[in-house]
Amino acid sequence: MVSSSSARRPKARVQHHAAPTVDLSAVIMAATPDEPRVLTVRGQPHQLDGLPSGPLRSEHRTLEAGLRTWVAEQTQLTLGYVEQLYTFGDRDRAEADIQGGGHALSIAYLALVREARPAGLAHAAWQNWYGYLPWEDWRNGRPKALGVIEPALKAWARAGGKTLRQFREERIELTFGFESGTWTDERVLERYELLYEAGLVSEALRDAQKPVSSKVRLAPGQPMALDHRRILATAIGRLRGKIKYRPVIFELMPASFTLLDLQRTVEALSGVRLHKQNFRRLVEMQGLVEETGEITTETGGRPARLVRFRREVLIERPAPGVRLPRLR
Amino acid sequence: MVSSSSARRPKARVQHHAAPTVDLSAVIMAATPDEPRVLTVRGQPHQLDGLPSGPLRSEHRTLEAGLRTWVAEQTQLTLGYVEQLYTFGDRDRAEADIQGGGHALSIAYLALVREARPAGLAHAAWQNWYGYLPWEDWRNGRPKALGVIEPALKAWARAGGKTLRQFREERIELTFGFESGTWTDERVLERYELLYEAGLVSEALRDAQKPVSSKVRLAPGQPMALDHRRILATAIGRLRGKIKYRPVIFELMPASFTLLDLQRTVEALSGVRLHKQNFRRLVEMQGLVEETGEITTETGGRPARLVRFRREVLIERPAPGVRLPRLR
DNA sequence: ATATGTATGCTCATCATGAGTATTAGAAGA
DNA sequence: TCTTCTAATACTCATGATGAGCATACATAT
Repeated sequence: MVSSSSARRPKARVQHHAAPTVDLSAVIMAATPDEPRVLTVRGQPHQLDGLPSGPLRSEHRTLEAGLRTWVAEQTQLTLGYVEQLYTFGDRDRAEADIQGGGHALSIAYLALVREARPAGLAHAAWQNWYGYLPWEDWRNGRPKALGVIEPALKAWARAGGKTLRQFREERIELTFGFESGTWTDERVLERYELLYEAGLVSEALRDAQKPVSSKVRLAPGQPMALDHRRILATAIGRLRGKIKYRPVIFELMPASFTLLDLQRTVEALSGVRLHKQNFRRLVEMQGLVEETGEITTETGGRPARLVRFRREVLIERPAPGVRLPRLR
Repeated sequence: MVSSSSARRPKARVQHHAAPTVDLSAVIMAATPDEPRVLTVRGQPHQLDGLPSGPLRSEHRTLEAGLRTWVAEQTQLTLGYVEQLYTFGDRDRAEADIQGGGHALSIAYLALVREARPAGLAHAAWQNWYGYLPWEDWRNGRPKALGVIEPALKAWARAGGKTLRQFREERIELTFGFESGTWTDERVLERYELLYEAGLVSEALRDAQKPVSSKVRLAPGQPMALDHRRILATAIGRLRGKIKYRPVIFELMPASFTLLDLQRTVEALSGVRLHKQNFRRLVEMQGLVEETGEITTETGGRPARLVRFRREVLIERPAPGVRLPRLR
């Protein structure tokens, strides 16, 4: 468009033009009733886990096609549900080893699959999300990681001046809800970013090129390569939000399952416990599933019906959660 | 990550490496009670309107900062609310005149501003959205554009074989709701993409390098440069979705306004009419506004109270529209 | 004074949601 | 066989949120 008017821009003269590199990264998720998983590969840099990814190539017709190609090649997985997540490109994150200091763009995608053993590249494996973000799992009560996080964040807030302090405190309260006790499961990225800014995750110190201080000892959660933990946080937040208004969980479920399986899986993803009876009512009212006619006794107690997803709902439900009082 | 294992990829040998170009584009929106607007610039290519945009430069610390810099330079506007929308990069859309057929990436952002006269670059001006997407405005009844679209889409569906036909018909029904009469205001992008695939918008013919056929005569809505109409559709869909659970409308409103102003503005954006009393109840119940104490007689009928946005709600409302029956 | 065109107040039936209580059906152990 | 466990299912109930309207209050134009 207008960009050709470079005559007006003195700085443009520099012409470093360190062309940005563009990577496609995939957050591939799967889940069992008790564990949400993400597929990671172990790479050279510091032996940290990372996400499957590869550079965008001109052969790729579309970005998504390029991503699928990379994933198929690296893990032998054929992705079903895929959606674009976000494009990351901050210069000073991700310890980019770009020559001229150009941008290292990373276009991240979220993919949901029914778990299968990954092949292709040797070092790919499924990992529990919460190994990277332990404070996100409230299924068994308040995560212990918060025992470290809460005081550290509060100290960080106090370290600023009056205005800054109040600003930080509000932000901490909004994302972690220490005082009010309100935990909003979707704010995963906001929480991670806050921890990053407060220097409480090791990536922050790495990017700032500070020596590994004593703080790092306390840093909760396993770090990941580059800014992959941030990407993971983005993906989890997006997924947690989405299961509330779109039947995406079914992309993760086997062909048939019990209602408790379904509930446990949702709990694993959202990191909170749900009210059983009401969960079932919700699922049945919305017509999300139908009985297969079979029954399983493997649940421990009274045998449970097996159900399957009703594909029709994808066509049915018109507007999910409209909040506007429409006319007519 | 794994991408360094290029030994396994024979194709990589080609090394065309036609480095992708990366543009930052902005969909800058404003609104009055009767018209939703977008800021466009008129460019050389075929004299079509386009979005303000510029190439990512290595000086830009973050992508968003780069975008703000471009917009400030091109339009003299200082953006407030900004969020990343989507990254577009299909090779065959947007008549990219890239040398080696590399990707022309475009990282699109949505920005909301209170309308002000743009300056800087000469040709920037505010335009009514619906000039580009006339079928999206149902405020005064069924848009006339659908008179052309409905039969054309149905003919397109019939043109396929049995399976394809049914698939297309379902998709048409889901997005346009001709039979059921259910219009989902947020599906803006899906509708545009459907029209594109059906060859009913002129960009489709341009990208396919087909001569301007008779169909184009019928093509509803003014076209835009490159794939900017698609980006606009994405932005509108996102905004329509967002106003339902985040108080973003206030980014577009003046300091004080009447409840009817607010309602009309929301209607302008969402393209549908709302129930007045219930709209007010919703707004007041949620504590979104507070009275300024002033009254205006400029409304025509009974004088209206002037209200302003209550900034506190940004901190208050914890979870917007949670749909899961949480425990405790 | 009357007609018009909002702005605001209130009512009401219906539906969705949060929290429980009660009952039922297999499996494993006493 | 009789308990005891562990779930699966069935229902209840109070509260809130929503969709649709009716009625009344204030201005300006005729």
